[in-house]
Amino acid sequence: MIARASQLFLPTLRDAPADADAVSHKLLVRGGFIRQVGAGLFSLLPLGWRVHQKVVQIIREEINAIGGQEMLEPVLTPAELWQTSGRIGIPIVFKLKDRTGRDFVLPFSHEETMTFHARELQSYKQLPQVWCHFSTKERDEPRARGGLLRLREFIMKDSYSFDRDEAGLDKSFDAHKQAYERIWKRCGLEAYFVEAESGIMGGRESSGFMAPTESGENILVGCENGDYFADYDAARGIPRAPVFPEPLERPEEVETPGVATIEALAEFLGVDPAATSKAMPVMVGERPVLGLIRGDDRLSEEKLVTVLGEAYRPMTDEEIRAVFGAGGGSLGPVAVTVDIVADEALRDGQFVAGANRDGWHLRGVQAGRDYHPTFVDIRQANAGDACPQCGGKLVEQTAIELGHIFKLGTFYSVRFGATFLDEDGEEKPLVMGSYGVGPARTMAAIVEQHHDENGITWPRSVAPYDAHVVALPGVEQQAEEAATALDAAGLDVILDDREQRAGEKFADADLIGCPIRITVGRKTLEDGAVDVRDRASGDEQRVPIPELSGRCGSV
RNA sequence: CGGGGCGUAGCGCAGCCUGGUUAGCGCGCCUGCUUUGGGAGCAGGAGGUCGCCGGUUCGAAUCCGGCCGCCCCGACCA
Repeated sequence: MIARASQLFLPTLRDAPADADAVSHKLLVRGGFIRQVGAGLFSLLPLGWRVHQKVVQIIREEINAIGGQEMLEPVLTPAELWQTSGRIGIPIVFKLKDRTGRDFVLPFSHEETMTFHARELQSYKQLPQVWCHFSTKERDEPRARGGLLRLREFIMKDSYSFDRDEAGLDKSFDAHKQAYERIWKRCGLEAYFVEAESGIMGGRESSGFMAPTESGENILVGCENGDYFADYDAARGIPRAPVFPEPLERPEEVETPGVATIEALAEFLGVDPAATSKAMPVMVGERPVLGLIRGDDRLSEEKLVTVLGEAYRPMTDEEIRAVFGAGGGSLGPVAVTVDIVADEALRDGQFVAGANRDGWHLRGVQAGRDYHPTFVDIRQANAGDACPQCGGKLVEQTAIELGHIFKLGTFYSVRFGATFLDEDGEEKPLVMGSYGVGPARTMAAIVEQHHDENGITWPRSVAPYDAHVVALPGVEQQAEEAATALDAAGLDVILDDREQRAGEKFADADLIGCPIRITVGRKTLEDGAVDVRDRASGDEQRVPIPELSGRCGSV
C-alpha cells in the first residue's frame, strides 16, 4: 500500500512551536509526527504512530525471543492492589473514584497487577515465567517536559520475571539485559548499561540504559576509556589525592573567627580544601546522624538515602546546637555521641574538621584514631574524577534513560502472598524482576541521535517509510510507476503527489527523514531513470527504473 | 510546591508601557493566471470570543484584581 502525501494527515511546519526546546520535540512536531494536547500529553499522528509501532515491534520480538508471554492488563485498577503493595502513597500515583465512591488507581507501572496474577503460579515446575504487556501508564508528574522525553501518559512495555530463587532471577535479569542491548542496536541507538540508584521503594538492585543525547534530564558519567558508565547519582569516581600538611600526634584546636565556609577555612589556614572535612548533620526519624564528607566534595543525597535505608532531613539550627553545642559552621566528628557515616575519601589522612565550638576548628583529625565512623560512599562523583575501573578520567554528558531494569526480589510476592511450592515441599515467595521500556521516549532518543540541520535521519528499522518518492510536476504518472515498483518489492513507500513546488517537497522529505528519497523528474526521465538519494549521507545516484527495486532493497 | 517567562488567526510574532474608529505583519490556507529539480510571482479572498471571569472608564488587547493554561530553572521523580 502506497501512502499518498496528498491524502495523508501529515501537517508539517516550517517553524517549530515556541514552547519546544529539545531537538527531538521540535523535529517531531515540525515533521507532523506528534501534537501536544496538554502538558505531558501528546497525540501520535499517523507518521508518529507508525514509528512508535515499529519500535514496539522490535521490542516485542526481542522480549518474545527470551520467552516473554505477551498479555494485556487493565489501565484502571482497584486501589486495594496499591494498598497491598503500599505504593498508594507515592505522590505520582493518579487516583480516582467511580460513581459509588470506590477508589481506583491509574497505574504508572504494573507490578501490583502482575503479582496479583502470579498468585496462580503454584509449582516450581512452572518457573521461570516472563510476562509482558504494552499498556498505557499514567503518572501525575510534577513536571512533564521535553516533548516525548517526559510524559504524564505514555505506553510502556513492562515485563516481569518470576523465578524460584535468586540464581533464577539473575538469569532472567541477564536475559533482559541482553534483549535490551539488542533492542537499542536494532533501533540504531548508542546506549550504555549503567549502575543506577533504586530509591527506597520496592527494589533492591537496579540498573538502567542511558543514551547520550543533546537534551535529556539525566547525566551519564563515563570513563574516557569506555570501561565504566554510571548514572550521575550512582557514579563512583575516585577524587584526587589531597595535599596534606605535616601529620599531628593528636588533634590541635585552632581559632577560626568568622570562618563558616570550606573556601574561607582553607584560605584562612592555608591548606588544601581537599584536606578538610565537611559535616552534614541530619535526622533519620528521631535519630541524629552526622554525615561527613571531604571539604571539596558534595554530598550525594541519593547515596545517603541508600546508605541510611530510609528518608532523612537536615537538622534544624536548634537541633544542631542541642546535639553539638555549636553552630552549623563549626561541626566535626570528634567527641560526639551521634552515629557518624564518613565518606571513603576520609579513610586515610588527617583532615581539618569543626571543633564543635563556635569559631574553632581542629587540625590533624584522623579517622579511626580520633573518631570511629562507618565508612560509606556518599560523595557525588564528578567529571575529572578517576575511573574506578582503570583510573582514566571520568566525563559527564547529557543523556536519556531509555529503560530501567530491577531485581525486585520478594517485595511484591510477599505482600501479595504470591508463593509456590518448591521441590523440597516448602512454600516460598516468587523471586521477581521488572523491566520497562518506553517506546515514545525511545523514539525521541532516536531523533536526538539521528538528525541534521534539515531534519530527522531515521534508521531504516524505525523509519515511518522506507522510501519517499518525490513526484515533480509533469511526471506524476512515472512517479506513480516508480512507487508501485518499490511497493511491489516490499518496501513501505510514501509518494509525495501534492501540488507543491520541488523545493517544498524536498524540504519536507528531509524533515520527515525517510532513509531514501527517490526523485522523479523530467531530467531523470530523459535517461529513463530516477535519482536515489541517501538521506543520512546525502549521496545521490541516478538509477534506471528497472533496477530501482533491487537497488533500494539493499540500501 | 518555589523562581522566571508567556497566552493576540493553523504556525511564528508586533501592538500593551502612554486606553480612543474596521486589531496588524510574515508564513500557511482558498480562487484565478503565470511559473515549476531546493520553501515562486501577480491579483483577489477566507480566517481572531485578543486565555477566562470580574473591576476601573464615556470607551479596555492595552490599566487593576482573581483564576486557568503552557514553557523554562529548581524541588520532586517506584
